[in-house]
Amino acid sequence: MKRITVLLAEDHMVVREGFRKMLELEKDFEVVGEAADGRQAVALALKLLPAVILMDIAMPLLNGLEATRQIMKATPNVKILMLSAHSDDAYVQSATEAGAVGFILKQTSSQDVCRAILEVAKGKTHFSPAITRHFDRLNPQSAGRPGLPNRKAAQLTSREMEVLQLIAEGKANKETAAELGIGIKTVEKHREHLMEKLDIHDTAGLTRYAIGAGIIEISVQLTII
Amino acid sequence: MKRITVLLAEDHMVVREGFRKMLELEKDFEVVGEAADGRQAVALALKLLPAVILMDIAMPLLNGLEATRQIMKATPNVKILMLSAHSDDAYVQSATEAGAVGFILKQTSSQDVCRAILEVAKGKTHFSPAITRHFDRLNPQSAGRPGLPNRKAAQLTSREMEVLQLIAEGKANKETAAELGIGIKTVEKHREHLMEKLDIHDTAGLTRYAIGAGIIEISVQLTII
DNA sequence: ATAACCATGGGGAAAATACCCCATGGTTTT
DNA sequence: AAAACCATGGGGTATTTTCCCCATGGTTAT
Repeated sequence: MKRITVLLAEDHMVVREGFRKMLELEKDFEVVGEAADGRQAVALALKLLPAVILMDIAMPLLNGLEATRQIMKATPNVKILMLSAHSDDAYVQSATEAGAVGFILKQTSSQDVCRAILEVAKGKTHFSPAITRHFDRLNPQSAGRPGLPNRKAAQLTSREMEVLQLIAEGKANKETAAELGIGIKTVEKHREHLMEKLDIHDTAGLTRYAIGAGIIEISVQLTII
Repeated sequence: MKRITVLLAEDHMVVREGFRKMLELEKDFEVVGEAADGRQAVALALKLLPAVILMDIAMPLLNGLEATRQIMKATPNVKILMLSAHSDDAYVQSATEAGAVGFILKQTSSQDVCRAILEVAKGKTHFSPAITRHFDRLNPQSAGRPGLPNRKAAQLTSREMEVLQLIAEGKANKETAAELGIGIKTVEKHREHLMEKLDIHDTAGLTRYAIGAGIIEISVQLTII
């Protein structure tokens, strides 16, 4: 009996190591790789072809949702299990649309994480109880699968999303171009399209939009001295 | 030789379990308790009197900084090692003021986490290299010296705060100047000071900081498909 | 009271950005 | 097949931002 190959995509090393240790204590899993950002996740997914990818949503350079989209386009057989600190509606919806077959919260115990990985590896879907409960309440006719509240917003291309995330993370056009391996003028062009589509005309505005849309995450600062 | 008693305070169960497994692989540590929120952390700290508390900043009910304050007030002998995803100046400053003797980032490897716990248990301080590097840059005369970053960080004047808010709301210098009834050059000067104090060097970064610090709020927007 | 900060400004240079023009080859849709 | 979009680029310009120099008068702290 062969073990389930798993790729870990999560930007915090301690968390990643925790997952690795946890999975290696079980006989069913084999961690074949670790990615610290979305772009690494895409590259390693295509190179290693793991059975399951445990993918955090909030990651630098390329967020987990966009990484999922790109991976599913290239190798649709991989099962992607999203991991997030928050059960935000929009996240869950975007995740399923991007091709993820499961969504678990970081509040989940390691035992449940293992069970979730087993399930998605078998071709099933797995959503944290809190999530299915929430969506079943919103959309009872599709019990079992998360319902999709129909909201539509600006239709950005995959590349535009990618550029938007990098802009919102503070990358200048030059850095973004280097990161994506394209020319500065092309980045500028994507930026123009973003601004036109969103009717936002400055970098800070794009940043606010990206934060509001959940494309990047901001640490919430509770105490200001 | 007795082991170092550790209390884990971190709201994500998988992360907590990862830490526990990691620490239990070493001979030096004994995890005596786990807290899932700040209030639990305070209660367990007083009950268990651990040598070291590994405390996440972002926790429900009571954040790690406030929990640290309360614990230090009651039992000043415990060594609190803060853990955060971000090395925000204000966090580090607040943490040291609250009584924490160390601050590590979640990007840290588990090996380094162990080393940090050992150091603070011995009465030393420990800050992640990224943090000390940052504070050394702000405060060169203390470069190399171990210990607390002693620069007053992110102490913004009320005028600077005002300018920051307008910047974050998308106002250009010209508009900000008009809004405040002062000259553009003065706005630029405040902006310079903000950037120097926060070590952020672009408008989008200031915007992110303002959002993270709760200076402005972002309306949740539509899902991006 | 001397130092340190604070708010107010000017000048100027280098960089980055915003916004136009243009184009090519590929895919998708109608 | 034509239209529409997509990603990739070049050129140019006006504006803005970032970062350095400089200054003055007021408040606050040691």
